[in-house]
Amino acid sequence: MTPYYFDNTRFLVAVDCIIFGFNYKQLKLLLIKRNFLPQKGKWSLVGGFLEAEESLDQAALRILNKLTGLNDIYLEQLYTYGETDRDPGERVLSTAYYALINAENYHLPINRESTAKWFPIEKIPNLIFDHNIMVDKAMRRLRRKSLSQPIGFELLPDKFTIPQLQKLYEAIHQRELDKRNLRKKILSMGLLKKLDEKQKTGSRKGAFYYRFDKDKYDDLVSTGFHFEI
Amino acid sequence: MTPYYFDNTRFLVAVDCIIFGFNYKQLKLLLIKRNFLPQKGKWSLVGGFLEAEESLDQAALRILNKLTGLNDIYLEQLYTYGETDRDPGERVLSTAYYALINAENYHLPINRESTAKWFPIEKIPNLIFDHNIMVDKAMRRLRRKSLSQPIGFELLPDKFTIPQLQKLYEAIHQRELDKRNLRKKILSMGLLKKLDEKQKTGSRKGAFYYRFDKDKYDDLVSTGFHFEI
DNA sequence: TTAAATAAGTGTTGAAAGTACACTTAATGA
DNA sequence: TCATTAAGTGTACTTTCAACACTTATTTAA
Repeated sequence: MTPYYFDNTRFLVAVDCIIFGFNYKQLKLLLIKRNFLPQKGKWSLVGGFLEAEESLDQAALRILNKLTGLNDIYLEQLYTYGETDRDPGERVLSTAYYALINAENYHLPINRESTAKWFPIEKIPNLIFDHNIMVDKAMRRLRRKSLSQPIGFELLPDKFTIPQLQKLYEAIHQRELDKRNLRKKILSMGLLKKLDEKQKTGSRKGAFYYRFDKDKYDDLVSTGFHFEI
Repeated sequence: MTPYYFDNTRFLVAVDCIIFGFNYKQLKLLLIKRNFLPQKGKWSLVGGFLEAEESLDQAALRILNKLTGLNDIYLEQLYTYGETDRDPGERVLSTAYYALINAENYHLPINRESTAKWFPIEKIPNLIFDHNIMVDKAMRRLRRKSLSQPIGFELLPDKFTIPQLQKLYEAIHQRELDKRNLRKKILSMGLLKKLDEKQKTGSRKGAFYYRFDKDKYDDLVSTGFHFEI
């Protein structure tokens, strides 16, 4: 490796993950109780340091995988926090990612090295450093993006009902939606395949399951279609 | 400084700037001919290394100021590029920012240490590393954001005419707009103050100047208003 | 002085999308 | 078989969007 730039300062780089989950009622965040200094014992986002031979995306995946054991997680870079004093221990840059864990994996066996817990998004505790700011930004990004991209489905299992989808959007946007209007809009895009199967818990009548048709979505996008809810 | 994290790898961090300008006809990007290795002689975004005692935002401002002499530039972080091999010289992370230079400052005396040139956005040359990818992302961000935030005004001088504003939006979105519909929409928000003065070049009749009312905008935003064009 | 040229400026109409709203249906279990 | 529960459905009104062509103010050249 040719040392073109050798006299420039080098920095510690962390990756922190805002992990969203959904239990069919509330939108939640997975936080851990920090078991090392500084600020040991406080709640924090899941994070870790970038290592020499991995990209930022790989680091975020590694960190998520270590905590949850999952590999196919929706993950998107959010922002990089570069204030000089954001970590009181030492200067550390942090690239934040947000992750969407689908509801099937909500009750996953969490890695036991750290104490992890799901918090409803309306009840996020005080977190270390600038982590509350990161959470706010992730929330806003999720709100905005859920309206113009089909990322909501990443929080639902493969098969889901329309009432579940509605609860999800209500949880993300924290307001009630009209079920007729939502159903009309989402079905009119033709991106949901109705299954023959009904969900039999939670109501007498039962609600039909649907599946998001990713292939059809990709087709439509390539012809200029724009998801909009 | 307490060395909590001293055995983690440290990284070079660059800041690269996608600088947009507008000459009342086309949207442009300011690029420089790189005068150092690697890839000396190729066109590149303006960039530099993050220094020990500055934040990422400060680094971006410093880099822009050095090139243009300007201080009050609209600047927004875009994305951080962290692939291990993105810089063939050595591993370098890069946080990209995009900047909007208002048309008054379009003909600024550019710093002479490097050769800088404005390129129309439809004619961006091959750039070093992943810089073309950064430009694409900045373009998409500018397109999206110009529709939901009043950032277009950052590319115009303090006083501007409606036809100029229209040309700007047409340049950003690369399609023609209906002047009656645009005028109706923008004026209906009540955010433009009409001045008594007319622009006398460019047409016989002359077009009235307007000014964006930032105070009014901030007021409206605090009452839930959402800019939309 | 008058006429030609130029870009600025203005309203309306029809189509589409958004929003508000209440009853019927399928299934279970008491 | 009746009561209960949540799922599922349609319509009318309002607002927004999109398409479209003529008039006006001013300059310059005949």
